[in-house]
Amino acid sequence: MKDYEKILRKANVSPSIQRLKVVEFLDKNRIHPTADDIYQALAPQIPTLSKTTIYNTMKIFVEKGLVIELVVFENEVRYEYNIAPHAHFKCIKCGKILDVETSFDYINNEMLEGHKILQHHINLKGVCKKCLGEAE
Amino acid sequence: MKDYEKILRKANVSPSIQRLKVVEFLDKNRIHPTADDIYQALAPQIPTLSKTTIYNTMKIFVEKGLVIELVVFENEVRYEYNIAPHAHFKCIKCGKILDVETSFDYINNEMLEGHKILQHHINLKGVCKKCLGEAE
DNA sequence: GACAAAATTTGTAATGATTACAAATTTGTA
DNA sequence: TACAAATTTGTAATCATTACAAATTTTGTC
Repeated sequence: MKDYEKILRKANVSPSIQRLKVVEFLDKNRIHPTADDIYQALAPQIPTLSKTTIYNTMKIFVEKGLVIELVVFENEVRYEYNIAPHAHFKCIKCGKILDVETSFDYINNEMLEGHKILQHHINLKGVCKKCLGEAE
Repeated sequence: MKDYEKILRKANVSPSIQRLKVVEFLDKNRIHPTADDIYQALAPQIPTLSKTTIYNTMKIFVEKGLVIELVVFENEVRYEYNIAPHAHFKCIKCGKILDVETSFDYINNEMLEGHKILQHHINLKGVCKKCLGEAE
């Protein structure tokens, strides 16, 4: 059995009961859960559990690099007129989203065999040329 | 000057004043706007404009293929324990998200030169093998 | 051009994820 | 044990989006 306390301590996260249960759940259930999924799963084990605790915990886990946030498709929708396939680069400084041409070679992947791909999105995040220049 | 009415009719969208203004705005302002951005931009020109109309309009535009929805990063957050870089495939039937190995060759792109990439996300959307089988 | 039916727009209220915040509890340590 | 700091909890607030019914506009027909 894994020592989740050691894992948390190594990541510089104090191991509360709630946090231990969350990291154990994440490790044993690779289901890309939402915060609510985690809450629903753990509430029976921790009767006093608050959903805010899940949000707090996940925020810390992300900060400490224990988990990464997944991008999903249905939210904070933006629109664009450009129909041609391309990737998007979002600058975390100025917030601008730049269009980027891409090759889509990655699609030839044996893990995708049998699945029917209707859409693909490539999202890059970082600091754009302009903001890098201004930061100096 | 472009004939936006013709563009809408060709897409099988009745050209109301609001829809004409929206498509013109999208064509002339390639800024990846949110619904609210569009609303804020057009409200001065159309004093009675309602935000619901923007949402209605964008829904139709997406359905008719005039625009595509952009994926952005900060919403409907999900978490996963797997830190290794990989793509995600979401099945629109069963809702499951599958991890997919990818090559990241697309990153070698001259348009990205000078930008600092901190994160990248690849999202595929479609129908998974299992759901394809059950649909038969 | 007038008119009725159909489509569209509007405004308000509801929903659902997430965050803010202050009070209560727990933990770490002297 | 005792106290300060960290964590958890619960409630209220926020924000994007949707639901829905009433008002308005558009369309097709005469």
